[in-house]
Amino acid sequence: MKSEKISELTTNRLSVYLRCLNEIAVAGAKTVSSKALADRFHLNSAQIRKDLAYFGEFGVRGVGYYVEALRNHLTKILGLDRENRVGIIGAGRLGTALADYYGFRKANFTVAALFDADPKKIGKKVGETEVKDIKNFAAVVKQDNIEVAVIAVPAEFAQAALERVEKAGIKAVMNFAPVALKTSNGVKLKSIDLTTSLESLSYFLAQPPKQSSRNVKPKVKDRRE
Amino acid sequence: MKSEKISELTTNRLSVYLRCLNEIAVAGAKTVSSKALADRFHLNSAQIRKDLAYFGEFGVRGVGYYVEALRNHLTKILGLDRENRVGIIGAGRLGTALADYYGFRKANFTVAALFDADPKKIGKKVGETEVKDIKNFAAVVKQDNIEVAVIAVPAEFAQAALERVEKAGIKAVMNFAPVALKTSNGVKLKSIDLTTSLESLSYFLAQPPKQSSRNVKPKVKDRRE
DNA sequence: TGATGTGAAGCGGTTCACAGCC
DNA sequence: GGCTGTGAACCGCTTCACATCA
Repeated sequence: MKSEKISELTTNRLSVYLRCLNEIAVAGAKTVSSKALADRFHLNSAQIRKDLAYFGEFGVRGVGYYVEALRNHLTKILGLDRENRVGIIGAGRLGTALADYYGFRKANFTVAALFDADPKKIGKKVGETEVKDIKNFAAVVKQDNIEVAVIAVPAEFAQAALERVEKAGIKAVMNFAPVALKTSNGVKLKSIDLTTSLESLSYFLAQPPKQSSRNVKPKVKDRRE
Repeated sequence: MKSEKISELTTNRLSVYLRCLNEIAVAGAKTVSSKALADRFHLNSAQIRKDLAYFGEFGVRGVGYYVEALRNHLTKILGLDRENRVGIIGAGRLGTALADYYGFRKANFTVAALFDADPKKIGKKVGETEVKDIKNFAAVVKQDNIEVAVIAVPAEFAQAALERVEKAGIKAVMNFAPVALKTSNGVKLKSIDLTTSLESLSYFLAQPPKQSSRNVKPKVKDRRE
Protein backbone atom coordinates (compact mmCIF):
# COMPACT_ATOMS: atom_id res chain seq x y z
CA MET A 1 0.00 0.00 0.00
CA LYS A 2 1.45 3.28 -1.12
CA SER A 3 -0.11 6.65 -1.11
CA GLU A 4 1.00 7.68 -4.54
CA LYS A 5 -1.14 9.48 -7.02
CA ILE A 6 -3.61 7.10 -8.59
CA SER A 7 -3.82 7.33 -12.36
CA GLU A 8 -7.11 7.51 -14.13
CA LEU A 9 -6.18 4.38 -16.03
CA THR A 10 -6.13 2.61 -12.70
CA THR A 11 -9.51 3.91 -11.57
CA ASN A 12 -11.01 2.93 -14.91
CA ARG A 13 -9.70 -0.57 -14.36
CA LEU A 14 -11.05 -0.72 -10.83
CA SER A 15 -14.45 -0.18 -12.35
CA VAL A 16 -13.84 -3.05 -14.71
CA TYR A 17 -12.63 -5.29 -11.92
CA LEU A 18 -15.76 -4.61 -9.94
CA ARG A 19 -17.85 -5.56 -12.92
CA CYS A 20 -15.91 -8.79 -13.30
CA LEU A 21 -16.26 -9.60 -9.62
CA ASN A 22 -19.99 -9.16 -9.87
CA GLU A 23 -20.04 -11.80 -12.54
CA ILE A 24 -17.84 -14.07 -10.47
CA ALA A 25 -20.07 -13.55 -7.47
CA VAL A 26 -23.15 -14.54 -9.41
CA ALA A 27 -21.38 -17.74 -10.38
CA GLY A 28 -20.99 -18.41 -6.67
CA ALA A 29 -17.23 -18.44 -6.17
CA LYS A 30 -16.00 -17.30 -2.75
CA THR A 31 -12.42 -16.50 -3.71
CA VAL A 32 -10.64 -15.66 -6.91
CA SER A 33 -6.97 -15.30 -7.80
CA SER A 34 -5.61 -12.49 -9.92
CA LYS A 35 -4.60 -15.11 -12.46
CA ALA A 36 -8.10 -16.55 -12.68
CA LEU A 37 -9.59 -13.09 -13.12
CA ALA A 38 -7.02 -12.20 -15.73
CA ASP A 39 -7.55 -15.37 -17.73
CA ARG A 40 -11.29 -15.11 -17.71
CA PHE A 41 -11.55 -11.44 -18.63
CA HIS A 42 -8.41 -11.02 -20.72
CA LEU A 43 -6.58 -8.86 -18.26
CA ASN A 44 -3.06 -8.98 -16.90
CA SER A 45 -2.71 -10.54 -13.47
CA ALA A 46 0.24 -8.43 -12.37
CA GLN A 47 -1.65 -5.32 -13.21
CA ILE A 48 -4.67 -6.41 -11.22
CA ARG A 49 -2.49 -7.07 -8.19
CA LYS A 50 -0.67 -3.77 -8.59
CA ASP A 51 -3.86 -1.77 -9.00
CA LEU A 52 -5.41 -3.32 -5.92
CA ALA A 53 -2.24 -2.99 -3.88
CA TYR A 54 -2.42 0.80 -4.21
CA PHE A 55 -5.38 0.69 -1.86
CA GLY A 56 -4.51 -2.00 0.61
CA GLU A 57 -3.47 -5.60 1.02
CA PHE A 58 -6.74 -7.19 0.11
CA GLY A 59 -5.36 -10.52 -1.01
CA VAL A 60 -4.31 -13.62 0.87
CA ARG A 61 -1.17 -15.33 -0.32
CA GLY A 62 -1.77 -18.84 -1.50
CA VAL A 63 -5.50 -18.15 -1.73
CA GLY A 64 -6.35 -15.08 -3.74
CA TYR A 65 -9.00 -12.48 -3.01
CA TYR A 66 -12.27 -12.97 -1.16
CA VAL A 67 -14.86 -11.98 -3.74
CA GLU A 68 -17.38 -10.38 -1.41
CA ALA A 69 -14.81 -8.49 0.60
CA LEU A 70 -13.10 -7.21 -2.52
CA ARG A 71 -16.39 -6.10 -4.01
CA ASN A 72 -17.06 -4.08 -0.89
CA HIS A 73 -13.63 -2.54 -0.95
CA LEU A 74 -13.93 -1.53 -4.59
CA THR A 75 -17.41 -0.15 -4.08
CA LYS A 76 -16.11 2.04 -1.33
CA ILE A 77 -12.95 3.07 -3.14
CA LEU A 78 -14.95 4.10 -6.18
CA GLY A 79 -17.40 5.99 -4.01
CA LEU A 80 -20.30 3.92 -5.25
CA ASP A 81 -21.68 3.60 -1.74
CA ARG A 82 -22.76 7.21 -1.69
CA GLU A 83 -25.25 8.94 -3.94
CA ASN A 84 -23.98 11.42 -6.52
CA ARG A 85 -26.52 13.93 -7.68
CA VAL A 86 -26.32 14.92 -11.33
CA GLY A 87 -27.51 17.83 -13.40
CA ILE A 88 -27.66 17.37 -17.15
CA ILE A 89 -27.25 20.47 -19.29
CA GLY A 90 -29.00 20.15 -22.62
CA ALA A 91 -32.37 18.47 -22.95
CA GLY A 92 -31.91 17.40 -26.54
CA ARG A 93 -31.76 13.83 -27.77
CA LEU A 94 -28.57 13.00 -25.97
CA GLY A 95 -29.45 14.72 -22.73
CA THR A 96 -32.82 13.02 -22.48
CA ALA A 97 -31.37 9.65 -23.45
CA LEU A 98 -28.83 10.05 -20.66
CA ALA A 99 -31.49 11.15 -18.20
CA ASP A 100 -32.88 7.67 -18.02
CA TYR A 101 -29.74 5.77 -18.75
CA TYR A 102 -29.65 2.80 -16.44
CA GLY A 103 -25.90 3.03 -15.93
CA PHE A 104 -26.37 6.18 -13.86
CA ARG A 105 -28.44 4.33 -11.30
CA LYS A 106 -25.97 1.47 -11.18
CA ALA A 107 -23.16 3.88 -10.33
CA ASN A 108 -25.44 5.43 -7.71
CA PHE A 109 -25.85 8.59 -9.77
CA THR A 110 -29.25 10.25 -9.49
CA VAL A 111 -30.29 12.62 -12.23
CA ALA A 112 -31.78 15.46 -10.22
CA ALA A 113 -32.48 17.88 -13.04
CA LEU A 114 -32.17 18.63 -16.72
CA PHE A 115 -31.42 22.14 -17.93
CA ASP A 116 -32.08 23.87 -21.21
CA ALA A 117 -32.36 27.36 -22.63
CA ASP A 118 -35.21 26.55 -24.99
CA PRO A 119 -38.53 27.83 -23.56
CA LYS A 120 -40.35 25.06 -25.43
CA LYS A 121 -38.45 22.46 -23.43
CA ILE A 122 -38.47 24.14 -20.02
CA GLY A 123 -41.11 22.73 -17.73
CA LYS A 124 -41.47 19.46 -19.66
CA LYS A 125 -40.81 16.22 -17.87
CA VAL A 126 -38.39 13.55 -18.99
CA GLY A 127 -39.35 10.48 -17.04
CA GLU A 128 -39.33 11.69 -13.44
CA THR A 129 -37.09 14.62 -14.12
CA GLU A 130 -38.15 18.13 -14.93
CA VAL A 131 -36.42 20.34 -17.48
CA LYS A 132 -35.42 23.58 -15.82
CA ASP A 133 -34.29 26.92 -17.15
CA ILE A 134 -30.52 27.05 -17.44
CA LYS A 135 -30.70 30.57 -16.02
CA ASN A 136 -31.56 29.04 -12.66
CA PHE A 137 -28.70 26.57 -12.79
CA ALA A 138 -26.76 27.80 -9.77
CA ALA A 139 -29.86 28.01 -7.61
CA VAL A 140 -31.06 24.52 -8.50
CA VAL A 141 -27.59 23.10 -7.96
CA LYS A 142 -27.57 24.50 -4.48
CA GLN A 143 -31.10 23.46 -3.64
CA ASP A 144 -30.79 19.94 -5.04
CA ASN A 145 -27.23 19.30 -3.84
CA ILE A 146 -26.00 18.62 -7.34
CA GLU A 147 -22.31 17.74 -7.46
CA VAL A 148 -21.89 16.42 -10.98
CA ALA A 149 -22.69 18.16 -14.24
CA VAL A 150 -23.15 16.48 -17.59
CA ILE A 151 -22.68 18.70 -20.62
CA ALA A 152 -24.84 17.54 -23.49
CA VAL A 153 -25.14 20.69 -25.56
CA PRO A 154 -23.84 21.48 -29.07
CA ALA A 155 -20.10 22.13 -29.29
CA GLU A 156 -20.39 25.88 -29.61
CA PHE A 157 -22.19 26.23 -26.28
CA ALA A 158 -20.10 23.78 -24.31
CA GLN A 159 -17.42 26.14 -23.03
CA ALA A 160 -20.03 28.57 -21.77
CA ALA A 161 -21.88 25.72 -20.10
CA LEU A 162 -18.68 24.60 -18.42
CA GLU A 163 -18.03 28.07 -17.09
CA ARG A 164 -21.49 28.25 -15.66
CA VAL A 165 -20.96 24.87 -14.05
CA GLU A 166 -17.69 25.96 -12.50
CA LYS A 167 -19.20 29.17 -11.21
CA ALA A 168 -21.84 27.11 -9.44
CA GLY A 169 -19.07 25.34 -7.55
CA ILE A 170 -19.30 21.96 -9.24
CA LYS A 171 -16.08 19.97 -9.29
CA ALA A 172 -16.90 16.98 -11.49
CA VAL A 173 -18.02 17.29 -15.07
CA MET A 174 -18.69 14.87 -17.86
CA ASN A 175 -18.65 16.40 -21.31
CA PHE A 176 -20.17 14.93 -24.46
CA ALA A 177 -19.64 17.91 -26.75
CA PRO A 178 -16.92 17.41 -29.34
CA VAL A 179 -14.65 20.23 -28.25
CA ALA A 180 -11.61 20.52 -26.06
CA LEU A 181 -12.76 22.43 -23.00
CA LYS A 182 -10.56 24.43 -20.72
CA THR A 183 -11.18 23.78 -17.04
CA SER A 184 -10.20 25.75 -14.00
CA ASN A 185 -8.01 24.11 -11.45
CA GLY A 186 -9.49 21.52 -9.17
CA VAL A 187 -12.28 20.66 -11.55
CA LYS A 188 -12.32 17.14 -12.91
CA LEU A 189 -13.43 16.92 -16.51
CA LYS A 190 -14.10 13.69 -18.34
CA SER A 191 -14.84 14.02 -22.00
CA ILE A 192 -16.46 11.46 -24.21
CA ASP A 193 -15.81 12.58 -27.74
CA LEU A 194 -17.88 10.52 -30.10
CA THR A 195 -16.73 12.46 -33.14
CA THR A 196 -13.10 11.70 -32.47
CA SER A 197 -13.88 8.05 -31.86
CA LEU A 198 -15.77 7.85 -35.11
CA GLU A 199 -13.09 9.60 -37.10
CA SER A 200 -10.51 7.30 -35.64
CA LEU A 201 -12.62 4.31 -36.76
CA SER A 202 -12.88 5.95 -40.14
CA TYR A 203 -9.08 6.12 -40.28
CA PHE A 204 -8.93 2.41 -39.67
CA LEU A 205 -11.40 1.74 -42.46
CA ALA A 206 -9.43 3.94 -44.82
CA GLN A 207 -6.27 1.87 -44.35
CA PRO A 208 -5.34 -0.76 -46.91
CA PRO A 209 -6.72 -3.93 -45.28
CA LYS A 210 -3.27 -5.58 -44.96
CA GLN A 211 -4.76 -9.09 -44.99
CA SER A 212 -5.61 -9.86 -41.38
CA SER A 213 -5.16 -13.42 -40.08
CA ARG A 214 -1.69 -13.54 -41.65
CA ASN A 215 1.37 -12.70 -39.58
CA VAL A 216 -0.78 -12.19 -36.54
CA LYS A 217 1.23 -12.39 -33.42
CA PRO A 218 -0.22 -15.15 -31.29
CA LYS A 219 0.01 -13.09 -28.15
CA VAL A 220 -3.20 -12.48 -26.27
CA LYS A 221 -4.60 -9.02 -26.64
CA ASP A 222 -4.66 -7.74 -23.11
CA ARG A 223 -5.09 -4.05 -23.54
CA ARG A 224 -8.52 -2.63 -22.91
CA GLU A 225 -10.07 -0.88 -25.88
CA MET B 1 7.72 10.60 -43.21
CA LYS B 2 8.03 7.12 -41.81
CA SER B 3 5.84 4.18 -42.37
CA GLU B 4 5.64 3.00 -38.82
CA LYS B 5 2.51 1.83 -37.16
CA ILE B 6 0.29 4.74 -36.28
CA SER B 7 -1.03 4.68 -32.75
CA GLU B 8 -4.66 5.29 -31.99
CA LEU B 9 -3.65 8.20 -29.80
CA THR B 10 -2.26 9.81 -32.91
CA THR B 11 -5.37 9.23 -35.02
CA ASN B 12 -7.51 10.64 -32.23
CA ARG B 13 -5.39 13.75 -32.26
CA LEU B 14 -5.57 14.07 -36.03
CA SER B 15 -9.31 14.34 -35.58
CA VAL B 16 -8.79 17.08 -33.04
CA TYR B 17 -6.35 18.91 -35.29
CA LEU B 18 -8.85 18.87 -38.12
CA ARG B 19 -11.47 20.34 -35.83
CA CYS B 20 -9.05 23.08 -34.80
CA LEU B 21 -8.13 23.82 -38.39
CA ASN B 22 -11.78 24.22 -39.26
CA GLU B 23 -12.02 26.90 -36.62
CA ILE B 24 -8.87 28.55 -37.90
CA ALA B 25 -10.19 28.43 -41.44
CA VAL B 26 -13.42 30.14 -40.44
CA ALA B 27 -11.34 32.90 -38.89
CA GLY B 28 -9.76 33.34 -42.31
CA ALA B 29 -6.09 32.53 -41.70
CA LYS B 30 -4.23 31.03 -44.66
CA THR B 31 -1.35 29.51 -42.75
CA VAL B 32 -0.79 28.42 -39.19
CA SER B 33 2.28 27.29 -37.29
CA SER B 34 2.32 24.33 -34.95
CA LYS B 35 3.09 26.76 -32.15
CA ALA B 36 0.10 28.94 -32.91
CA LEU B 37 -2.18 25.88 -33.02
CA ALA B 38 -0.73 24.56 -29.81
CA ASP B 39 -1.11 27.84 -27.95
CA ARG B 40 -4.65 28.38 -29.05
CA PHE B 41 -5.96 24.89 -28.36
CA HIS B 42 -3.74 23.87 -25.47
CA LEU B 43 -1.79 21.28 -27.36
CA ASN B 44 1.92 20.58 -27.65
CA SER B 45 3.57 21.92 -30.78
CA ALA B 46 6.18 19.19 -31.05
CA GLN B 47 3.49 16.59 -30.88
CA ILE B 48 1.49 18.24 -33.64
CA ARG B 49 4.55 18.30 -35.88
CA LYS B 50 5.40 14.71 -35.09
CA ASP B 51 1.87 13.46 -35.67
CA LEU B 52 1.67 15.21 -39.02
CA ALA B 53 5.14 14.12 -40.06
CA TYR B 54 4.06 10.48 -39.91
CA PHE B 55 2.00 11.15 -43.01
CA GLY B 56 4.14 13.51 -45.04
CA GLU B 57 5.99 16.77 -45.01
CA PHE B 58 3.03 19.08 -45.04
CA GLY B 59 4.72 22.07 -43.48
CA VAL B 60 6.94 24.80 -44.87
CA ARG B 61 9.89 25.83 -42.76
CA GLY B 62 9.72 29.41 -41.70
CA VAL B 63 6.04 29.56 -42.58
CA GLY B 64 3.99 26.81 -40.99
CA TYR B 65 1.16 24.82 -42.55
CA TYR B 66 -1.24 25.95 -45.24
CA VAL B 67 -4.62 25.63 -43.55
CA GLU B 68 -6.64 24.55 -46.56
CA ALA B 69 -4.07 22.07 -47.80
CA LEU B 70 -3.67 20.56 -44.37
CA ARG B 71 -7.40 20.23 -43.93
CA ASN B 72 -7.56 18.32 -47.17
CA HIS B 73 -4.71 16.06 -46.15
CA LEU B 74 -6.27 15.27 -42.80
CA THR B 75 -9.67 14.68 -44.32
CA LYS B 76 -8.15 12.16 -46.67
CA ILE B 77 -5.94 10.52 -44.06
CA LEU B 78 -8.91 10.06 -41.75
CA GLY B 79 -10.99 8.68 -44.59
CA LEU B 80 -13.60 11.39 -44.18
CA ASP B 81 -13.78 11.88 -47.93
CA ARG B 82 -15.60 8.61 -48.41
CA GLU B 83 -18.94 7.56 -47.03
CA ASN B 84 -19.03 4.95 -44.28
CA ARG B 85 -22.29 3.10 -43.98
CA VAL B 86 -23.37 2.22 -40.47
CA GLY B 87 -25.74 -0.29 -38.92
CA ILE B 88 -26.87 0.32 -35.36
CA ILE B 89 -27.79 -2.72 -33.32
CA GLY B 90 -30.31 -1.93 -30.62
CA ALA B 91 -33.18 0.47 -31.22
CA GLY B 92 -33.55 1.51 -27.61
CA ARG B 93 -33.00 5.00 -26.29
CA LEU B 94 -29.32 5.06 -27.04
CA GLY B 95 -29.58 3.48 -30.47
CA THR B 96 -32.27 5.85 -31.61
CA ALA B 97 -30.46 8.86 -30.16
CA LEU B 98 -27.38 7.82 -32.08
CA ALA B 99 -29.38 7.26 -35.26
CA ASP B 100 -29.84 10.95 -35.69
CA TYR B 101 -26.70 12.13 -34.03
CA TYR B 102 -25.31 14.94 -36.12
CA GLY B 103 -21.71 13.87 -35.54
CA PHE B 104 -22.26 10.83 -37.75
CA ARG B 105 -23.02 13.01 -40.75
CA LYS B 106 -20.05 15.25 -40.07
CA ALA B 107 -17.74 12.25 -40.14
CA ASN B 108 -19.43 11.14 -43.36
CA PHE B 109 -21.10 8.22 -41.61
CA THR B 110 -24.55 7.33 -42.91
CA VAL B 111 -26.84 5.34 -40.67
CA ALA B 112 -28.27 2.85 -43.14
CA ALA B 113 -30.27 0.74 -40.71
CA LEU B 114 -31.23 0.07 -37.12
CA PHE B 115 -31.65 -3.48 -35.86
CA ASP B 116 -33.60 -4.91 -32.98
CA ALA B 117 -35.02 -8.21 -31.84
CA ASP B 118 -38.20 -6.72 -30.38
CA PRO B 119 -41.16 -7.29 -32.76
CA LYS B 120 -42.78 -4.14 -31.41
CA LYS B 121 -39.87 -2.07 -32.69
CA ILE B 122 -39.25 -3.81 -35.99
CA GLY B 123 -40.75 -1.92 -38.91
CA LYS B 124 -40.93 1.39 -37.06
CA LYS B 125 -39.07 4.35 -38.47
CA VAL B 126 -36.55 6.46 -36.60
CA GLY B 127 -36.21 9.59 -38.64
CA GLU B 128 -35.42 8.30 -42.11
CA THR B 129 -34.15 4.96 -40.91
CA GLU B 130 -36.17 1.80 -40.56
CA VAL B 131 -35.78 -0.64 -37.70
CA LYS B 132 -35.07 -4.08 -39.12
CA ASP B 133 -35.14 -7.54 -37.63
CA ILE B 134 -31.74 -8.47 -36.25
CA LYS B 135 -32.27 -11.91 -37.79
CA ASN B 136 -31.76 -10.35 -41.20
CA PHE B 137 -28.60 -8.56 -40.17
CA ALA B 138 -26.19 -10.29 -42.53
CA ALA B 139 -28.51 -9.88 -45.49
CA VAL B 140 -29.11 -6.20 -44.86
CA VAL B 141 -25.41 -5.59 -44.34
CA LYS B 142 -24.69 -7.08 -47.73
CA GLN B 143 -27.50 -5.31 -49.49
CA ASP B 144 -26.83 -1.89 -47.96
CA ASN B 145 -23.03 -2.10 -48.05
CA ILE B 146 -22.74 -1.61 -44.31
CA GLU B 147 -19.15 -1.56 -43.10
CA VAL B 148 -19.49 -0.25 -39.57
CA ALA B 149 -21.57 -1.65 -36.74
CA VAL B 150 -22.60 0.19 -33.61
CA ILE B 151 -23.53 -1.97 -30.66
CA ALA B 152 -26.12 -0.27 -28.49
CA VAL B 153 -27.69 -3.22 -26.70
CA PRO B 154 -27.67 -4.16 -23.01
CA ALA B 155 -24.40 -5.60 -21.74
CA GLU B 156 -25.61 -9.19 -21.65
CA PHE B 157 -26.39 -9.25 -25.36
CA ALA B 158 -23.33 -7.38 -26.55
CA GLN B 159 -20.98 -10.31 -27.08
CA ALA B 160 -23.59 -12.15 -29.13
CA ALA B 161 -24.19 -9.01 -31.16
CA LEU B 162 -20.47 -8.68 -31.80
CA GLU B 163 -20.25 -12.26 -33.01
CA ARG B 164 -23.10 -11.70 -35.40
CA VAL B 165 -21.38 -8.59 -36.66
CA GLU B 166 -18.13 -10.41 -37.24
CA LYS B 167 -19.87 -13.25 -39.02
CA ALA B 168 -21.37 -10.71 -41.39
CA GLY B 169 -17.85 -9.68 -42.34
CA ILE B 170 -17.81 -6.27 -40.68
CA LYS B 171 -14.37 -5.04 -39.63
CA ALA B 172 -15.12 -1.87 -37.66
CA VAL B 173 -17.27 -1.81 -34.57
CA MET B 174 -18.17 0.78 -32.01
CA ASN B 175 -19.48 -0.60 -28.75
CA PHE B 176 -21.49 1.26 -26.13
CA ALA B 177 -22.30 -1.68 -23.90
CA PRO B 178 -20.42 -1.70 -20.60
CA VAL B 179 -18.61 -4.99 -21.10
CA ALA B 180 -15.20 -6.03 -22.32
CA LEU B 181 -15.81 -7.73 -25.64
CA LYS B 182 -13.53 -10.25 -27.24
CA THR B 183 -12.92 -9.60 -30.93
CA SER B 184 -11.54 -11.83 -33.62
CA ASN B 185 -8.39 -10.78 -35.35
CA GLY B 186 -8.54 -8.02 -37.89
CA VAL B 187 -11.65 -6.49 -36.39
CA LYS B 188 -11.30 -3.01 -34.97
CA LEU B 189 -13.34 -2.42 -31.85
CA LYS B 190 -13.76 0.93 -30.18
CA SER B 191 -15.60 0.90 -26.90
CA ILE B 192 -17.18 3.82 -25.16
CA ASP B 193 -17.87 2.69 -21.64
CA LEU B 194 -20.02 5.23 -19.91
CA THR B 195 -20.26 3.19 -16.74
CA THR B 196 -16.51 3.12 -16.30
CA SER B 197 -16.27 6.83 -17.00
CA LEU B 198 -18.93 7.54 -14.43
CA GLU B 199 -17.39 5.32 -11.82
CA SER B 200 -14.06 6.95 -12.38
CA LEU B 201 -15.68 10.36 -11.82
CA SER B 202 -17.28 8.93 -8.72
CA TYR B 203 -13.82 7.94 -7.50
CA PHE B 204 -12.68 11.50 -7.91
CA LEU B 205 -15.64 12.78 -5.92
CA ALA B 206 -14.97 10.29 -3.17
CA GLN B 207 -11.44 11.60 -2.64
CA PRO B 208 -10.74 14.04 0.16
CA PRO B 209 -10.86 17.37 -1.70
CA LYS B 210 -7.17 18.20 -0.95
CA GLN B 211 -7.79 21.95 -1.18
CA SER B 212 -7.49 22.80 -4.84
CA SER B 213 -5.90 26.12 -5.87
CA ARG B 214 -3.07 25.54 -3.36
CA ASN B 215 0.17 23.91 -4.49
CA VAL B 216 -1.04 23.80 -8.02
CA LYS B 217 1.78 23.47 -10.44
CA PRO B 218 1.59 26.40 -12.82
CA LYS B 219 2.29 24.23 -15.83
CA VAL B 220 -0.26 24.23 -18.59
CA LYS B 221 -2.41 21.18 -18.76
CA ASP B 222 -1.68 19.83 -22.20
CA ARG B 223 -3.01 16.33 -22.05
CA ARG B 224 -6.33 15.68 -23.67
CA GLU B 225 -9.02 14.41 -21.34
C1' DT C 1 14.98 34.70 -39.07
C1' DG C 2 11.36 31.47 -38.14
C1' DA C 3 9.29 27.25 -38.27
C1' DT C 4 9.61 22.39 -39.60
C1' DG C 5 11.07 17.50 -38.99
C1' DT C 6 13.36 14.42 -35.95
C1' DG C 7 16.98 11.97 -32.90
C1' DA C 8 17.48 11.69 -28.12
C1' DA C 9 15.99 12.18 -23.46
C1' DG C 10 12.36 11.83 -20.29
C1' DC C 11 8.36 9.96 -18.23
C1' DG C 12 4.53 7.06 -17.02
C1' DG C 13 2.45 2.93 -17.35
C1' DT C 14 2.83 -2.20 -18.04
C1' DT C 15 4.90 -6.57 -17.50
C1' DC C 16 8.32 -9.57 -15.56
C1' DA C 17 10.09 -12.18 -12.08
C1' DC C 18 10.72 -13.30 -7.56
C1' DA C 19 10.92 -12.73 -2.43
C1' DG C 20 7.70 -13.32 1.10
C1' DC C 21 3.80 -15.19 3.24
C1' DC C 22 -0.37 -18.45 3.92
C1' DG D 1 2.67 -25.41 -3.34
C1' DG D 2 0.20 -21.40 -4.49
C1' DC D 3 -0.60 -16.71 -4.77
C1' DT D 4 0.22 -12.02 -3.35
C1' DG D 5 2.83 -7.67 -3.31
C1' DT D 6 6.51 -5.21 -5.45
C1' DG D 7 11.27 -3.71 -7.23
C1' DA D 8 13.26 -3.79 -11.63
C1' DA D 9 13.12 -4.08 -16.53
C1' DC D 10 10.74 -2.83 -20.31
C1' DC D 11 8.06 -0.31 -23.57
C1' DG D 12 5.68 3.32 -25.90
C1' DC D 13 4.34 7.85 -25.93
C1' DT D 14 5.57 12.73 -25.07
C1' DT D 15 8.62 16.47 -24.85
C1' DC D 16 12.95 18.61 -25.62
C1' DA D 17 16.28 20.56 -28.34
C1' DC D 18 18.45 21.37 -32.45
C1' DA D 19 20.03 20.64 -37.26
C1' DT D 20 17.84 21.87 -41.40
C1' DC D 21 15.77 24.43 -44.69
C1' DA D 22 12.48 28.27 -46.95
